[in-house]
Amino acid sequence: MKLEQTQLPPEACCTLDIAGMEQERLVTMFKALGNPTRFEIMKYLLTHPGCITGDIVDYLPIAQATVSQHLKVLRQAGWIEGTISGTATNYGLNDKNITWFRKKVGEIF
Amino acid sequence: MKLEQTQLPPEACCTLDIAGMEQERLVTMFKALGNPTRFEIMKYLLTHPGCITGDIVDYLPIAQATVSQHLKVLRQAGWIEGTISGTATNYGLNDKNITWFRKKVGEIF
DNA sequence: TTAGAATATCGTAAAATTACGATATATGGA
DNA sequence: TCCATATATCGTAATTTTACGATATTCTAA
Repeated sequence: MKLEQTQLPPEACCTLDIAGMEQERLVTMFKALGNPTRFEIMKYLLTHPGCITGDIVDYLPIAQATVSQHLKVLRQAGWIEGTISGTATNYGLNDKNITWFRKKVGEIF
Repeated sequence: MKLEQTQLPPEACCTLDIAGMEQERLVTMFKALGNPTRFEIMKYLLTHPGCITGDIVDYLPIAQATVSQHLKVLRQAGWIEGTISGTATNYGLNDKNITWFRKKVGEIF
C-alpha cells in the first residue's frame, strides 16, 4: 500500500514536440503497422508501385474482404492512398504522411 | 467473382532489407507504441531520465497493475529496460534498440 | 440494359487486448 | 524477525481486433 512519496519524482530534462491530435495521429500510424499482415501489405506497396487491390489479394493468403479491411486501416492511418481507376483501385504510398512520420520519429527518439 | 488475371501484377521495383525475425521484431515495436497509454509512458521516460515505476504510476491516471503490464510490453518489445534498485525498478530507454528502430524505419520508408 | 469484374461493406464468431482488484514476491529498515 | 514499500503477476470482465462469407456497389464491355 502506497501512502506517500518517499522521494520526489525526477524533473523533466526536456520537452517533446508532440501532443494532442498530432500524437493521436502518430499513435494511429504506429498501431496500423503493428500488425503482421498490414506490415506485409506495406512492404508489397513499397516494392510494387502501381498495383491494385487484386494484386495484393493474389499475393497474400487471406480473403479479399480482409485485405480490403486492412487497406482501409492503412489508408485511414495515413500510410497509403487509393485512387479509383475504372473498377480497380490503385494503391500507393502516402508520401507526405510517411515523410511526416519519419520526421517525427527522428525528432522524438 | 474472380476467375483469372486480366493483367499481370506489377514487377518489383526493388527489395526491402527486412524479413523474418527482424520483421517480427519491428512489427512488435510498432504495435507496442500503437497504444495511447504506452506512448504516453514512452514520452515520460524520454523526458524523465532516472525515474522508477512509481513515478509513472503517480503521473498516469491508471492502476498500478496496468502500468506494470504496459511496462512489460514496452520492455519485451525492446523500447525500454528496467534495472532493479532496492525495492524499486528504474526504467530507462533501450537506446540500442531505439537506434535500430530508427535505422530500419529510415531504410524502409 | 445486362452481365461480369473489382472492390467495399456488413454481420458475426473467435481471438487478442486492456484495465482492474486481489494477491504474490522481494527488499530494506526497525 | 516482522512490517511496510515497491513492483509483478494472476484471474477476469469488457472492449477491440481480426478474419471470414455473404452481399452491396460501381464501373466496363458486350
